[in-house]
Amino acid sequence: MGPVIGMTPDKRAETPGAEKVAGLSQIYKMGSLPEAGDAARPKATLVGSESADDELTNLNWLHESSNLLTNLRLGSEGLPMVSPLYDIEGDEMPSFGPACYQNPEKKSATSKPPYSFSLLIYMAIEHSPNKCLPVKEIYSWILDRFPYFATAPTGWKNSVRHNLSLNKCFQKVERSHGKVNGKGSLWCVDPEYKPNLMQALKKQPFSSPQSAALSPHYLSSVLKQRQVQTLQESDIDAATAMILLNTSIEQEILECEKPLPLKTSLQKKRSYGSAFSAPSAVRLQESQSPTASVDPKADHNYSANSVAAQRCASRASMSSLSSVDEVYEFIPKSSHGGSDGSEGFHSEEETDAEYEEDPLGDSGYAPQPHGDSTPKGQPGQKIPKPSCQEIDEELKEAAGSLLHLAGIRTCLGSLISTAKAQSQKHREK
DNA sequence: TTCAAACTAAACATAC
DNA sequence: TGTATGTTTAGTTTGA
Repeated sequence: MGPVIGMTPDKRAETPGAEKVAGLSQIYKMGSLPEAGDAARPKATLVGSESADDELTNLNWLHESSNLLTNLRLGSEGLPMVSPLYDIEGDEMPSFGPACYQNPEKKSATSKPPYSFSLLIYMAIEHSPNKCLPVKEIYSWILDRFPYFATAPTGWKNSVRHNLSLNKCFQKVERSHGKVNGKGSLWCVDPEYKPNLMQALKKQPFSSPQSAALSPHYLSSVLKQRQVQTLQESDIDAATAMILLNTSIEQEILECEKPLPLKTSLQKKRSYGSAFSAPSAVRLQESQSPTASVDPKADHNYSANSVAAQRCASRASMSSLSSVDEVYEFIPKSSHGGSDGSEGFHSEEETDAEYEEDPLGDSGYAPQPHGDSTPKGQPGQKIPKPSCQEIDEELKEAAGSLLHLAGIRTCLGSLISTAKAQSQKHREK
């Protein structure tokens, strides 16, 4: 067994525990997690006009769930807020992300990030709207997030390229012919390996305990609290409520927590491991869960177990397509060898077009004057407005997640109705 | 001590 | 021609 993937050994001892604690408390302070307060509320007697059924039909909970999701969403990317991806969207969480990493102890400028190059690349690519980046933009992202590399020997760029070439997780996308800025290719994350990357990322020192707070366990507890409140406001007896909870929420969410096979994808394409083949274990799980189609974005939904996230997110049909999936047809690298150079993904033009026709840099591709690659979440720096596409995608994701929650809630609602009816009959007897 | 993962350096080829 | 990019090989470091 090798070291923990993606963690540079020299940084393990530097995990800022205090920041973790701060981060955890920050999460609980975040915006609206009304459930915490709700759960503490004394059991409410049923208000006539607000039966559980009625509540199911009003959309207030959607708003609450939206807030919850907003908080659970990890920036636009859904990765652990402790990862650099988290602060992509803003600098409102100074305790997290690179800011956290760079922060009080001022370690980051002189210390290596606690992420392997694979994870850095992964995060950089995931950060991009189209989930594809040229190597130059990957450099920029890493530089923006980790100033350490600004002063580090240039060998790290070589390492990045080395990783891109050798790591199966990354797929090269040939640009369309005849376009400007045609130097180099775009690099994407192989959706097949995203769960593994996510798991590797989850193992990073900064991914805990915050990510735990965003895990399906945490989501489960939050949802459960919410449902407890609902049940408390109904006239269902406690025993029935418990049964309902156990049979609906718990089952629904805990199913999402089956762990990934430990074998990760961060094995090398060639010299990094001859025994490597496509992650059959992951495929097996996918095959066992027909709905668990690869959903790159959904991988992040709960920032925890990636397969779990996939499963959860797979139910959120609206969020089931990432921009990558929409634009590219993935061809496993093992099928390479085509002399036509059409390896990896097959672009359907949108990506290149968007890349090159995006002078504002909304796509994240537009070269930025140096220093240039504008760090969206860098403290003290202006945050560019998200593009319509970004907003649209985020809305889609949010909608998908809400649909998922709606499904749970609807299911619970019907269960409540059934239980109430039975309870009523029982009383009549 | 062994092994595998990750890192680093370097050489080389290719495209712009 | 110089630079950026991509591939490959080899060696080193590190932790389990």
